[in-house]
Amino acid sequence: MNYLETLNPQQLEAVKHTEGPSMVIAGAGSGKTRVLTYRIAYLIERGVDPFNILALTFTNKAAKEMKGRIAEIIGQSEAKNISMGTFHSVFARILRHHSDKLGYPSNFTIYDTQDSRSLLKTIIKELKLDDKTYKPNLVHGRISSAKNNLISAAAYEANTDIVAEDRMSGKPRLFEIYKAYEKRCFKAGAMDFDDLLYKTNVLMRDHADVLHFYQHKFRYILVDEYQDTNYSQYLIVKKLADVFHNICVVGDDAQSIYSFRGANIENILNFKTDYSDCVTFKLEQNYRSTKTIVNAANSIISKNKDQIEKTVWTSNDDGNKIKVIRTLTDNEEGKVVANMIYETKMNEQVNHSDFAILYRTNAQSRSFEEALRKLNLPYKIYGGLSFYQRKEIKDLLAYFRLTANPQDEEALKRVINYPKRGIGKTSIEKVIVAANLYEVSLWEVLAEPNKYPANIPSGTLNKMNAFVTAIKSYRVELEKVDAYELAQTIAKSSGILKELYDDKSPEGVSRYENIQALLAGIKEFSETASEGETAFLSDFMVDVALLTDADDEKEEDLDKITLMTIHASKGLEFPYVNIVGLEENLFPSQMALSSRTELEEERRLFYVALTRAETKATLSYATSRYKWGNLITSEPSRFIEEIDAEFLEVANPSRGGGRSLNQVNLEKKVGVPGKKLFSDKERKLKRVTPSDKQPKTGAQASLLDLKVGYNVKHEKFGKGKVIGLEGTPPSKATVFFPKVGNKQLLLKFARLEVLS
DNA sequence: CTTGCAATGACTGAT
DNA sequence: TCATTGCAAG
Repeated sequence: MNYLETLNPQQLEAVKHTEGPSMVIAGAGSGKTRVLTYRIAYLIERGVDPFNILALTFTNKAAKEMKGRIAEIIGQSEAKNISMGTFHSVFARILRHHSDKLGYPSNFTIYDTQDSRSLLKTIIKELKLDDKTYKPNLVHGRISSAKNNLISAAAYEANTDIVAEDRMSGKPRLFEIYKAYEKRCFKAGAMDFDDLLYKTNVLMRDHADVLHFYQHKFRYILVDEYQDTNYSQYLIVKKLADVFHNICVVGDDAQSIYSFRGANIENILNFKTDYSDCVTFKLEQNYRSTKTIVNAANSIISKNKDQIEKTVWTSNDDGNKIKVIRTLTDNEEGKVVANMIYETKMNEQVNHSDFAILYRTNAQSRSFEEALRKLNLPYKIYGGLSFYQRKEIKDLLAYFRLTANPQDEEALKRVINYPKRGIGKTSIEKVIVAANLYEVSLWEVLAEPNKYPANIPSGTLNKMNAFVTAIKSYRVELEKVDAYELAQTIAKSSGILKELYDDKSPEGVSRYENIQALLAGIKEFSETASEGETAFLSDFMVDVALLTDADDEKEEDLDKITLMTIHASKGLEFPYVNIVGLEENLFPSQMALSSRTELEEERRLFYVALTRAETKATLSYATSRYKWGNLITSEPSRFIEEIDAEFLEVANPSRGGGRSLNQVNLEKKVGVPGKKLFSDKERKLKRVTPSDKQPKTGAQASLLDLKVGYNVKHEKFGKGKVIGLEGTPPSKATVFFPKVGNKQLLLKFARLEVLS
């Protein structure tokens, strides 16, 4: 029991209060995970059967880590019986178990966001709607939030408020899209991410026996990051806890950052109303960060209106002030941050893994990647395009999906003509039309062309038949050979392997390697099967849609700088944190400026970012940045001003006055900012006026025979000497002006006067 | 049906 | 900038 001695009094109370509802309000860095872990260990030590515990975490990684720690205390064999994971993965498993009750096959496919959007796209097209009015992303968001509020397509249509709202926004036929989408997913034996929660609710609503079973199985329920649960998740938990009331939710309203996914901050604010006998514990001591960071974060979050009252404090050292860095462009920001990491690492002898670069949007990673690569600093990126979302991986997985569940429409459309077998768009459209007509899946139309004629020329029909035969032959193997063997058979005989092998471009080689990596992963999976059992490909496919990069961390990634979005950084901590791109319209995001609640969420996001830091936080912004290829100017984020000035140290590497040696060095490495900015300007101008007009005649004509060494005069920079020229006739000149130094000028704009 | 090129529009965030 | 889409030609 000595692990309990490491807890502070509040933590200990939260751990020991095992019976009845409780809520733990855990400030950032207050040892929340520890409480959860020890609480579970404590339960088990007190005789609770691990089978009776349900622990819901925010990421699979968090679940895995927690399970590992619990295993250290109570032993592996006990720990593995706890039901622990994300809402999605835990309930996907339960849904597979009872899928027949919902009319789904047990190996139903899980559609990821891409699949959902692609299906919506085809539906919008089929309904002959304009995809500019009905943007797939927007439509998806609308459907998603309906599902997260447990509104079925039928209920959606019947809800006059919603329909009126859609009509007002010029999308009166949204309900039709939702209806078609719902139907198509069902026909394809597919659930999207939201369905995993929605259908769980349906299952428990319509099948009292199932509900009863899980209510009694999960006698003790723990929910992490409760502030980020949505209504659908909330209701699942509420139903399951309805018999024993042994529910413990842990969260921090100040860290609620997922409202776009339907998360409802009310869930945590209203917990007390739902359970009147609820006991609340507040963890307010921060063990992670310096006083400066904790207090700066507090000064930020106090600007928000709605919050549960609490005071996060720490007994750690004051630490350094938070540095604020201004740069001129996003590229310079990358260089400055990379340089700073390099120097800190050298001066303080720390690891690469002690650093994180956190940004608001995935698109910002580029400039940091480039700068880090130049300095030979190893880094890893989370999010963005994950391994499982890469095209080649999705292609091969689509074959696997189709093998496990041939009704899977998105998988079928993806690979029926990849590699090319002469089954084109028009043929596929005919199949879809027929499938809609006969109300069957695409696969059925393909597999039984006589029963469901689709008016397809016999040549194409033969090709389709060959495809069907191939898939069927894989299906025969499905429960005969192990996952790896079948995966290899499919990779080879489908022609994917050859297609990629033949592509000798660097990208092609890397795609081939990715496929090999996937196969290696499946091999590993096959080998985990216990004695006398076989791991089948369908078993592998079960959670593959729910996996993310963070879930399988590689050994060689251990000592690298982390680059990720702030959203992805939730729950993590790093000694040195760089929060970058602190600019208006970027962070806070432009989309969040319209309402108070959205702005408050951005502020919470900033709070999350800042509280990831243990010893040192650095903020940076650029005064101009590229967006879609052209330069836009930007203002520093309001969040910088919102931090009490006493915690900040404004370092300004591009203007003189009180700068340190380090900063001067930095500036040298970075290059002359002025020059940089100017060439950026040129690029912008080039874009704005694409038509290259001839320079004017008359006084300007002599510019055509400008030579290196000529003396010229500029209206602003004064006299100067040409030291370089580009183009014939010359269009661009580098001129040395004694007053301002070297300048690159576009002749058609600079209006130079030639003196000699 | 496929190929190649020009035009277009996208950037919040993620299970 | 980059990836996807539409269109014309083979």
